Amino acid sequence: MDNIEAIRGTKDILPKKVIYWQYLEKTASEILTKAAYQEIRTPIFEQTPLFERGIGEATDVVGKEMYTFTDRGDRSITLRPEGTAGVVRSYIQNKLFASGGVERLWYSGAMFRYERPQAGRQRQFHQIGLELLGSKAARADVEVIAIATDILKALGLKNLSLQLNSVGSKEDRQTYRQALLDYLTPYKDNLDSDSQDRLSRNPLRILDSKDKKTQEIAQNAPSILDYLGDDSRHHFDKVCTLLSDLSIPYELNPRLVRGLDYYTHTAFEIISGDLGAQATVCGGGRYDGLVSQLGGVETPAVGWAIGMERLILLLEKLQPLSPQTPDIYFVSRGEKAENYALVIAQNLRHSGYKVELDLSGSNFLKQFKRSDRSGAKICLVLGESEVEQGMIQVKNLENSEQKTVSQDKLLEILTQLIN
RNA sequence: GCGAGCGUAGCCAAGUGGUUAAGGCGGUGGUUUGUGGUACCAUUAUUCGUGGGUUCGAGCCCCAUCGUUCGCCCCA
Repeated sequence: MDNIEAIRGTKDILPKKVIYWQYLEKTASEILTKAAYQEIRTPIFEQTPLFERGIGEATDVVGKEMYTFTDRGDRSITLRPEGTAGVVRSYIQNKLFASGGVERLWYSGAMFRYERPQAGRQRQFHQIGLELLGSKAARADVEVIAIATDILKALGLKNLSLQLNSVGSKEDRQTYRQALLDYLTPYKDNLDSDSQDRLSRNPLRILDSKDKKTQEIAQNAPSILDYLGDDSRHHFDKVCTLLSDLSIPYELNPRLVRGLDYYTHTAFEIISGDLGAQATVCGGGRYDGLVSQLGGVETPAVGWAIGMERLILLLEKLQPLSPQTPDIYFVSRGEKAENYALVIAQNLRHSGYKVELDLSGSNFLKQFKRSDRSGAKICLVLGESEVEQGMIQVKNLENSEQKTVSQDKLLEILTQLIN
């Protein structure tokens, strides 16, 4: 009989790795909180049309990557492939706009996409994301980008680059799309086959094709930045200026195209030079049309998401984090002593110590070996004789000093030894 | 969904058709039955991801399947 294993593209995050996750979550939530963002938790599954309408039916994410199933009530349900649609749905449903001003929200959690797993890409993966709803100011775009760079900096990451583009308004994109088609169509036969398909479906994507020939052709293609209307142009210029004011370096990348339909104007990615092909660590942008598209009142918004697995790959290369060790390792032998040790351990925990109780029942030698391996500073020893005399032995594992003390004095002695 | 590589113990691995599957780390037991970190000894895979096939004989060759890695696609 074969053992049951985790589903393809999913991973257990074992205790050794969890430390990195906790570190990342703590760092991010502190920075988000400082910027007045509040955490929101939305369901992991939603009605399928939310994503179809929100992300766009023509996108790959919706077209071929969603975990969609019919539930027992015959409803079409989808495991969320990204976080924004759910947050926006919640924003509309709970009338969060009623508070008048802007709404600053962040989330973290599992997302699901049916893709071929590879380094930095799983079927169940995790994102930390942020959404700023209700402001169309360029300052909002920059605030959001600055928070992302702050988080990455606080984590100590290097070799990152912020790629910046504007995909303009819907109208801008229409005119640009036509201009691009006019340019590319004569070269149609020289494009790679994927790009030929995209000519009709999504010509903007051709720009970041990895095919050599296509790249050469795309080299001289018109740039979207030349097709921005006055408002879009002005907005984008301001974003650039403000980023410079904050000394946040960026690279203009007119070929940066985001794969989800809801993006407008500012689009950005933060990519790492230390990952493989899946190098985008953070991606986001403005999505002014999404709230109304999902049935809310016209609300401008910006946001991003960070791929946590990818970040953790980078963190692991930086500094190794070691797991928590107990302050005290508790050795006991003999039934009375064992039972009483449980009581003392509980009291010590209530007093704030991290206590690991040896439950093996094996001889002292083995228990001491384990105490050494546990990484604890102090070893407590309780045996038959100590129980009878109301005493306990306190051993300092760092210098091997050991003394027998009265159980009433234990806390006192421990405060002297620890810290 | 497509292309390529890989899959031997908890981990790192040697082994490329011929009797019993190197070694290291780790684990467990002991030397040391109330005292750790060292040392020494012993032990730790009836079996090479799984299922078929070729062969007198397969971890090694072939096919399928699953998993994994890299690339494409796509995205965080």
